[in-house]
Amino acid sequence: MENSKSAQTRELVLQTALGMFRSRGFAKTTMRGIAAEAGVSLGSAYYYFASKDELILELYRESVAEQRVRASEAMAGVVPLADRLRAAMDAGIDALTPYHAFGSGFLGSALPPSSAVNPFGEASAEIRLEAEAIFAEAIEGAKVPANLRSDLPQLLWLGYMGVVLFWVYDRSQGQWRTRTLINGAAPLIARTLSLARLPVARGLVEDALTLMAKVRP
Amino acid sequence: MENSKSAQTRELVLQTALGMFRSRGFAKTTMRGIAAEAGVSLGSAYYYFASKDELILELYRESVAEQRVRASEAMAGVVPLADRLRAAMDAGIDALTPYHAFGSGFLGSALPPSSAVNPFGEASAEIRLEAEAIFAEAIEGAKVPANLRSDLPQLLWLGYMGVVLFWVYDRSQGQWRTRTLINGAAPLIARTLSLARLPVARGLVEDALTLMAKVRP
DNA sequence: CTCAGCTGTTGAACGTGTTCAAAAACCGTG
DNA sequence: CACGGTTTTTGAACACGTTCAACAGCTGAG
Repeated sequence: MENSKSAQTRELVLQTALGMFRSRGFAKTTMRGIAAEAGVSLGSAYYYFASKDELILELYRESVAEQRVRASEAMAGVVPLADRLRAAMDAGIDALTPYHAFGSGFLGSALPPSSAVNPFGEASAEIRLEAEAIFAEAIEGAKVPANLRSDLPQLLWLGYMGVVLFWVYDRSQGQWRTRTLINGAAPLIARTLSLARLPVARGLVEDALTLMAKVRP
Repeated sequence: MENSKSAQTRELVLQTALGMFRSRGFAKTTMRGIAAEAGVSLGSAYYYFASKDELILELYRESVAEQRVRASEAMAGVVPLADRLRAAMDAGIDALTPYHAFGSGFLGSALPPSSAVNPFGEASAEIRLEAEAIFAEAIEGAKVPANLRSDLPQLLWLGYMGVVLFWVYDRSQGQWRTRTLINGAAPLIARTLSLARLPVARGLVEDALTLMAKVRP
């Protein structure tokens, strides 16, 4: 970690911003407010972060890092695939929970392809790889069709993005619906993977993979 | 259709806006620009549309209506499920194509749950029902597991939303990747539905449906 | 030490979406 | 026509994200 004056200021602005996001929400937090609370000028905040969106990229980065740590811990010594998948997804939602109230607003900035922040885009490629690595770790040691092995982490991450989308819209107490979804989906995925190895499904899986390859940019 | 002076003005503003969205993109089109081009004052535009987002809701409405018409035409006399699904999805992308260039920007306004415009929300419930009806029509006459019948249109619509998301990010010439995806996904879905009727998969499907019910708001 | 160049900092200014109080146009009723 | 009430129109005003030219502070070569 850089320790220069500059890096300290950057960190101060960032942490002030994330704190205000948590307590006040994304939309209600203004760049002027962040700057004032951090004790710097508006222009200074923009010196370190080119846009309000870019602060989200940092949030995304931190949350994935936290997910990875939590997931590794939770998966240690756990063998059944369903449980490992559940651990990976729960860890992600755990890491995001402080932001649920404003997750709504963040989505609007995060998803447009134009935005530098969107999870499928260029700027977040590095973070996405780390997120996929979590799912790669989750399927380690699991019996998985050989032809699926390499694509599976990406597929699981994609599915997990769907879970996150669900979570963003989830208005239930403590987002228990999302937890229920994860609890149910994890074993379903595991069983679907078993099914995928059966002869009846092989052709289907084969074609799906071919399609994915054709369609990938 | 209302024909009063008021309704005419509303329509003028709306069509001016949609036209500018198509030619200039969503972000680059300003409310002031719309008002000026339509020959009304800024305040007047806001009298008819509470926000810029609300103009998107109208776009969404019009595009679904067009999708329905196109889909019905394309499905007339077509029997195989895969072909009917393809027609339904292609019709949707056809209707959206004029907006592809700005689809990116529109996504940011459309997806946040806070927005009145998000496709899963309250305000668009009516439109969503119409969209689901398209897929209900698509599976008419198809052999489908009985327990899936009622949920399937919604599931297909959800999958189609995924396709739209893909389309928004699709930078390929004329979005051929999206077309390839549809061409491949439609038969895959049909075959998966066949597979779902087999004993090996019945338990899986049963559990998935139970999970959906538990998790639905 | 000097001072040129780089790194950080500042707040004014711009264009935006949105709000609102006031004015204008319209309408039905006497 | 007159006039009260409603609908429609208007543009000024506000807060915001973002840009930018100017300024200050620092650092290292001479």
